[in-house]
Amino acid sequence: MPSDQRRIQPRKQPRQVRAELTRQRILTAAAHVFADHGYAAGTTNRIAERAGISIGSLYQYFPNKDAILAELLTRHLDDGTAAAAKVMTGPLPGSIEEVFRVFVRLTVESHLDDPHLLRMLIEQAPRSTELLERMGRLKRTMVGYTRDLLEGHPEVRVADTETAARLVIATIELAVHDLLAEPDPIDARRLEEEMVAMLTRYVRG
Amino acid sequence: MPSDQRRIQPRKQPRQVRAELTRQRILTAAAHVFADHGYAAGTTNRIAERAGISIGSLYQYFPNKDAILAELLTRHLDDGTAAAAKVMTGPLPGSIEEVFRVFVRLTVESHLDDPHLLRMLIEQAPRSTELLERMGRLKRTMVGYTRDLLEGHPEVRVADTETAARLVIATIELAVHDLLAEPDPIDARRLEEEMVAMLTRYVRG
DNA sequence: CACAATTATGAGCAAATATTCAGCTCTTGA
DNA sequence: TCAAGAGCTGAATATTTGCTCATAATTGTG
Repeated sequence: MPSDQRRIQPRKQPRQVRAELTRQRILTAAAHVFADHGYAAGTTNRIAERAGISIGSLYQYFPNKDAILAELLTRHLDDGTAAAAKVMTGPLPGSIEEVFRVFVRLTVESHLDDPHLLRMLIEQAPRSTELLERMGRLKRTMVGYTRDLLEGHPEVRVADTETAARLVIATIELAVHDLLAEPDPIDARRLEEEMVAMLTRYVRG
Repeated sequence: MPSDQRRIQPRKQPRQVRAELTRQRILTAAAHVFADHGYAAGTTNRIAERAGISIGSLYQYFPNKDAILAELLTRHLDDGTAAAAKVMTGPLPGSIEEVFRVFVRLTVESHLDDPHLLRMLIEQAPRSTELLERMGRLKRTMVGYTRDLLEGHPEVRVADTETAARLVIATIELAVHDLLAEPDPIDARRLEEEMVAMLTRYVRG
């Protein structure tokens, strides 16, 4: 289990359609295998088997196991970033309640697919410094945006907007993660209601 | 990396003082190594090296690697359980604000030592069914206690006390974890203030 | 001091796992 | 149709790592 990456690039860039298809198969299989067995027990051979290809093919598109994980997390971060950008660029809903609702719903949606896998990805993110930094940046962006929002909004009564913003973002991200996860996941709609209520009452003072 | 535990008992029970000292050294070293490298990369050889003993000695006191993790988590759970029991048995503070403050402070205190290690322990807890169940039980106890508290308290205005209790417990546990962790940990006192404010305003409606 | 019990050592075994590569099959384009 | 290159295979290799055990050192005891 070498942690340093000798080979950075995969051997080949896919040029034919079937190659790209194989790449996708590998990623899909890896998502399932990691979700089912965890990262350590999710062996590359198992991934190849599940993808219905040989282990050799896997190593033609990914330089090593870590790279597969990195790509999965990158995809998720790309999705999250895109969705967040869309919201933050567009016009703000009038009330903070509605703003928080948008935030919470966004987070819930991005976790509904596979909370298990997502938790795994984030746990294993420290394996790549780059990904860690990207996650940190994304979080800081969200916190910054929230802080500005809190500062400029007439309904808001909290004094320390930086701390409040960090608390809000952490609460949304983590509680959604946890409460939607097995066992006994909470109903998503009810969670949204209560979470929005909590955050709104908090910042209104 | 055998996941089934052939040998359940360590080879020897410590009888001399130096033996007990070695045991402690191993646990301390393991805490550091796990925190630094993660569970998978925290090899038993690394632990032994850090403890300044030989790998053979390690296996005289712990039947396998998992047992070391289990002991570390058990210790933490014992502390947490004891502290929680003390609070829940004693007389309740009058206002929910004060109740929440006690909860938050308890959580903060139990995480100040080493948030990194703790996160790791909890992530890896699934390795032991017994520990998983124990953590689940502890959580359910906390939620149940909180739900009863919310139901019986005159200040409280939330309708669905079960959901509210789960949200409150998850928020405290997770946000404290996250916001006290590196990088850029929040000031513990300020976190306490804001968290208590948020929870109190929430349940007061 | 002698001798038994306890504790410590660390080279090396065994199993698991990541990764390679020589040779094969399939696609493409002229 | 048929090279040439793209893609695929999987047995073999290279590493990693949990763990054992024969042996040595240390400690307690009469």
